[in-house]
Amino acid sequence: MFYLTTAIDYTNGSPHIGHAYEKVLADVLVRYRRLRGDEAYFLTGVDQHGQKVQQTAEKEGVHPATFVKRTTKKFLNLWEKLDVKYDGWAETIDDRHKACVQRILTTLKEEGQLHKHAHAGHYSVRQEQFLSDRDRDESGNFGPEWGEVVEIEEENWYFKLSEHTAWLKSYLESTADAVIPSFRKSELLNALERNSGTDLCISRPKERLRWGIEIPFDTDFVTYVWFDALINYVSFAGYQAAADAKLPDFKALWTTDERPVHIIGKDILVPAHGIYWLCMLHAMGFSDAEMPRLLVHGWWNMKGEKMSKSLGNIVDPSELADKFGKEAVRYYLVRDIVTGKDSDFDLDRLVMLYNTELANELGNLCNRALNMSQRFTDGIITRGGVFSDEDLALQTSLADSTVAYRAAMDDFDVSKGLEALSRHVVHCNGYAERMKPWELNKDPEKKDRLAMVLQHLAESVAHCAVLLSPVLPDAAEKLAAQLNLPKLGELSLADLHWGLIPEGHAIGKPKPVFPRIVVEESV
RNA sequence: CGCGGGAUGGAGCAGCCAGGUAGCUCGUCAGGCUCAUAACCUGAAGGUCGUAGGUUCAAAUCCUACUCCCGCAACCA
Repeated sequence: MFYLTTAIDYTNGSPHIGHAYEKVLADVLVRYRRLRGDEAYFLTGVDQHGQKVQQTAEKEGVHPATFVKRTTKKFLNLWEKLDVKYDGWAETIDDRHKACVQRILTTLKEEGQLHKHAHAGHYSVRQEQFLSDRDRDESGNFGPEWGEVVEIEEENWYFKLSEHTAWLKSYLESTADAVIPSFRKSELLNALERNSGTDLCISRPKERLRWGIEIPFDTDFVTYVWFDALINYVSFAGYQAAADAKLPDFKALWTTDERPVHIIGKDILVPAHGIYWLCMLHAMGFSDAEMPRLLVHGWWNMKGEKMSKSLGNIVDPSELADKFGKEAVRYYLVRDIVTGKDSDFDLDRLVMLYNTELANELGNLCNRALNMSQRFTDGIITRGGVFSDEDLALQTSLADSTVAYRAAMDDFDVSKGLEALSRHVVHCNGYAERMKPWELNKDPEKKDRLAMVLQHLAESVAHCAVLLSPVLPDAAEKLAAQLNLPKLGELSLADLHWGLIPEGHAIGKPKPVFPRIVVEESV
């Protein structure tokens, strides 16, 4: 079982392009694993507790629960619009999640992992944390990034993080795929050096914060939002859940032969996921072999001027999908960034990549191939004679591209996978150019040769439709429909062999699958 | 000494971890084709891989130093 989660988004504002990227990436990877024939489970959701939500709700004069419901809806709507199909939906206000958090807290306390003591110092309201002298700027003050800073003294519950950091260090050093890509791991190890020795404050007194999960053994406190949120990965996977909870079977999801993958942004690797979460799991008794893999993605950087070059200033992923279509948005978000690295968001490139790789290359290949089949062979696909060197070269190109695609996708490198696919499409267009089926059609002697060429083109389109389906499920379906092969969507990678189109098959009518995006230049 | 990312033909990037003919897309120029979504194909021009050292038979790739650029107000992947 391939269990994939994303970070759960904080319901304090509207979803932006970064949220969309992470979820689309996760969706693509899960669809790919299903295409591979694997069982997969995809969990995503929202993080709804904490001080910032409470504050924003107060500002707007509504109850946090009402406020959170409203913002949660925006996320749900976006995932529907972008075709992000998850199996489990995590909301941290869910009673089943609360129960799980409280059970874990209770167990940790019984095992002596928690302790209570008083701490006095500077506290950042915005970041919901105590500050140390390290957080001061050059002039000795706390910078504006901390927002309002107040001096307080209060008792709180602490998780004995320091007792797990030695283990964490050795775990990270001995596990190659603990953090992907690898350069992020060294970052984490560096941070670990600096942070070791301190425990994690996991409670907030109710007089300061009510919007959270009550500490079960000390009801004047609620749980710190990160301690609450991180647990979603196990709580919604059915960890210690009641039989009637309608949650998955935890043992089936959280396996050691295929460790879970958490997709997160680079900003929440340190310390939340890389340190807190792994140490929490360790404290809960998870073995090294049960530790999740952290797939850390980069950021889309926004360059104000660039955004508005010629297309208007759209950054809202929902508006983006309305204007350019979800296909273009999904394709761009996984095509123009190397998993792990940052990229600059650029609308011109979104349009360019859609128009060249999808409309001009793949879409047009499908269109010209089917159109010629309709006109020259009455829409019937047959194999004529023996393969020429060119035919064999095309088959080799397809095989090579498929291998490269698989290797890249297995490595979570969607961009590289799509590039491999694109290479074959380009080969096909060149093949068509060299074989000139429109001329073969003029010579009745060459009927067999014509059939063979058209068969190779149609067959290629069928393969491409399957390989493209994790990224663009709708487009893949349209391609399959035009090929009149509705069962194409049920194939797995193992079924991909030469001859997807049966001898004598009648294809459908061609219609552009990727209409070009036309932009009026009005600079 | 705040954190991180980056510097590769006109633009945007890959390659760097596991050194060995510098690759992709767009753009430009010249040709070709006409089945197709003003799409497709072929060819060409264009790079001392930020700078300076070092290691090596060999460095874009490893090591050292330096220069410059980007993100870090709010929101936040």
